[in-house]
Amino acid sequence: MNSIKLRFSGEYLSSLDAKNRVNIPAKFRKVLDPINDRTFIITRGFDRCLTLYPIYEWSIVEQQLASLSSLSDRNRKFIRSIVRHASYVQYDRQGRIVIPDNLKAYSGIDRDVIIIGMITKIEVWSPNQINKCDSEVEIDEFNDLADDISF
Amino acid sequence: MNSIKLRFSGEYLSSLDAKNRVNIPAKFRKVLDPINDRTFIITRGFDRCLTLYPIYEWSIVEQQLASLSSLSDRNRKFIRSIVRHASYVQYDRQGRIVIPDNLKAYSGIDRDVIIIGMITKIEVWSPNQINKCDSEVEIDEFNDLADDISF
DNA sequence: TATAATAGTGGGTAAGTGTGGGTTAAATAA
DNA sequence: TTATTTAACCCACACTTACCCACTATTATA
Repeated sequence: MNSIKLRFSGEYLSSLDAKNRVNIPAKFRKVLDPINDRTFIITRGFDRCLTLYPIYEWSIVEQQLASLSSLSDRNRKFIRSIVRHASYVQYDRQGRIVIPDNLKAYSGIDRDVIIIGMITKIEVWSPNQINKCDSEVEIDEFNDLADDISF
Repeated sequence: MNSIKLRFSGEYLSSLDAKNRVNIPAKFRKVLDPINDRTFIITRGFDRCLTLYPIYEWSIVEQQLASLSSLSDRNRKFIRSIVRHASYVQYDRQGRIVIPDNLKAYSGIDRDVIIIGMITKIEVWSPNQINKCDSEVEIDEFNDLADDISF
């Protein structure tokens, strides 16, 4: 059985409930390799959003971080800034995870969220923040990138 | 039997039904490699249409996108702008896929559609949009392309 | 042209998904 | 220890989606 591996993609509207839970879209759950045991690392995104890494993907990130020399001041700060805010979350039998308070605050999420599949990881946005981020995009900005990729 | 691989070509008129389903023309289904498991990625076209990639074709695009470093602000935005609007669709036993609401809106599709084979992928247009696009084509526009392609 | 086979369309049903909330277990503090 | 709070787990309902059956239309074949 050599089937093609599916990844995270697409966009979903959802919202936190009274217990700060969000639903992980079923399509994402289906694509998630069982090796991850329904578990993600949730952490600050590089943008003002939250990023969910399947734990296997996170192990690769950790490996790369570990390869950076701790002699460099910049490296230490970089590593710290990432790992500090990372925590494990496992989704329940209904497919929901709990968003930790500090990350909720960081991302500016109130109730509504936009969930975006980003191939190997998942992003969770507040609608306000992603609109702000979108509006910064210049139309021609990607031309040279697009030239490198064969669509 | 090692014959030459057939690709998508030709044009078909069709329409969405009450459940937003469209029929994938039988000729396209026959040409689709079984490795794709009856599955496409449906996403925004570069024009105001929808593009269907067989998942194998799309996996190549994804691989290239995944190779871009997420540390770059521009890369992240680029990846996001693409995969955000992409989702998996598998056609049912009658050969139909469901068009997601957001993509239906983007393409301006109401009921009638025009389906066009584009060699490795498939485009789905609203009749209005494709007429508009056609009328913008200048006759001489393709002259310099002739240098690149040997007919 | 008649007949069979394939393709396309409509719609009903059952399974899957998302959401709210309740109950139990665990952790923390008095 | 006991009281109080917090978090994990599970149940139940409403809704959506995928799947299947049946009918019609079209194409191919004799």
